[in-house]
Amino acid sequence: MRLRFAPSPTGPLHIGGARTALFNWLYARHCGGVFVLRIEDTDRSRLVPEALDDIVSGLRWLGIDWDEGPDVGGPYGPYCQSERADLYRHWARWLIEQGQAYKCWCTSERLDMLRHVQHQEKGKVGYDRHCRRLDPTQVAQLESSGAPYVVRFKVPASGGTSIQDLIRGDITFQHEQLEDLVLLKSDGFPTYHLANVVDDHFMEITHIVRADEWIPTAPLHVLMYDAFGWKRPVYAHAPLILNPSGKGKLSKRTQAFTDEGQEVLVQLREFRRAGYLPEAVVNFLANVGWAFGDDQEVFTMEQATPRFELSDVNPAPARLPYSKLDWLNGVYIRELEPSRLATAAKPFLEAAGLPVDDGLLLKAIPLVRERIKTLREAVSWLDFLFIDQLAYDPSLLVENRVGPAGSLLALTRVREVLAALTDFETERLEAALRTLVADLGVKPAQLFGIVRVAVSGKTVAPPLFGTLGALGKDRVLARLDQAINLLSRLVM
RNA sequence: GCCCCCAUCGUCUAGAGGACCAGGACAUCGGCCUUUCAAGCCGGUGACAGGGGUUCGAAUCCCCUUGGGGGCACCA
Repeated sequence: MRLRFAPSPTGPLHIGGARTALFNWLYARHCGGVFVLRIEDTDRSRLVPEALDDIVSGLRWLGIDWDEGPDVGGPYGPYCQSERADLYRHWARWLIEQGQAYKCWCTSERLDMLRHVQHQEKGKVGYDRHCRRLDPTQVAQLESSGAPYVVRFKVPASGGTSIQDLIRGDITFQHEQLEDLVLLKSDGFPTYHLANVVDDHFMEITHIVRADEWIPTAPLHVLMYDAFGWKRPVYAHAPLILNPSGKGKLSKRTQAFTDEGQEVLVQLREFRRAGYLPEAVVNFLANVGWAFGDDQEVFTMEQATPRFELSDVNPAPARLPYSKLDWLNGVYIRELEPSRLATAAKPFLEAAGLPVDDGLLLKAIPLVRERIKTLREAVSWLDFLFIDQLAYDPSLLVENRVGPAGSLLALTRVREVLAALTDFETERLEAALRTLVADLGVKPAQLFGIVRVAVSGKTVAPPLFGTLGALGKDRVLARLDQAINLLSRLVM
């Protein structure tokens, strides 16, 4: 078994592309087969130089590796189509010699006009096969004129073709509905159709797993294999990923946020930047269109590999359950060792402009590990640790029931109690403050709330005693002083 | 317009004729726990698009309707 993922480097890797790559990879590994990365860069006008790197690094990030590809080589190379141009030209010529393809001199103006007329007449649209009917003299004349031409495939006039699809069963098409598609463009480069078939044949690809949108051209591809006398591959057209609204395939910013408030991410790198872990993203993707079984939602790719069958893939198009990704990412974050989580979160804190202290971060990470769903969220939970001068609304220091004066008194007492402590260890801090709660006759939540604001500048923050311990005596006392200062001004 | 694909809770899915008055997960809503927020635990609401067949029996098979999606480029 040999499978391939064949992206076109026209932009950053789309999440749908990543899912297609994953299904290919999963099945290749399941079979103990070979997984190939091939770059379909035959469209020179849409080529984006940075795209290849984005695709390669994106797949690597997800944990998808390939046995053959542009960067690792292999016995069936080269793996970039732009380097195989001669091959396509050769086989296009061969098809013409066999009478299975023909040169077409129709201009794009004529084609546009044709489409326009067909559209108005509400009839069948498509090339009218004008050049297929040219007689030898006309062909000779046009050839000697040096006018640019394309090569088109001759679709059999009648009959039908079925393609074998592991996900949907056989799909049959009538030849009258098919078009004489372009094989070779006038710039001498092949179209997807030609390059794809030629490469898949010579790279001995046995299973083609690609998106649903390719179904309409699949019979044409199969007909080409037949024309070449090559063995047809087996297809598996994976379901499309839809926009959160369910309208149209997932595309850039039809909608910036889902109804539940998650950001609509489209490119794989956006998921990475948003602070999702690769294990979570890949697990998430595997759950769309496929199910692990046994009601199990959380699993590694190693666990999924023996169970993955293309015939089990659900053919229905789906939207991405972004809220489930948040949950799943939280699951993986909670499973991460504190040191590894600290390492993963650090770039996000630094990107927010915070001067990160590794020791302090490591102390604080266990406090937020079960509170964050993405690495990026670590920023809003921990920023106060790395800032010297806290800026917050002083009125937050006033506990409603306790009142301004009471709150000020409480803070003063807290300062005294903590200043007397030599050991700033979590249990000690808690014991000391709970004793103070009893002495002051307030509720724990009331006192702790005031201290929380004084120390973090926030009403929602990591657990208080651990935070005090992480911050250390000097910084805690300094913040209490600042709070007392602010509050006394407020009281007066 | 033509061709093709698809159709189970809000969402992702399990279900391949009887084990289904349809299971799980996320989300949501209650409750417990609790120093805030989470996490965790317990519980609730919630779906076979509609209509015809086939069959003793249909979410599962067939047909039609409806709805959604894809394609109809010298793009992939």
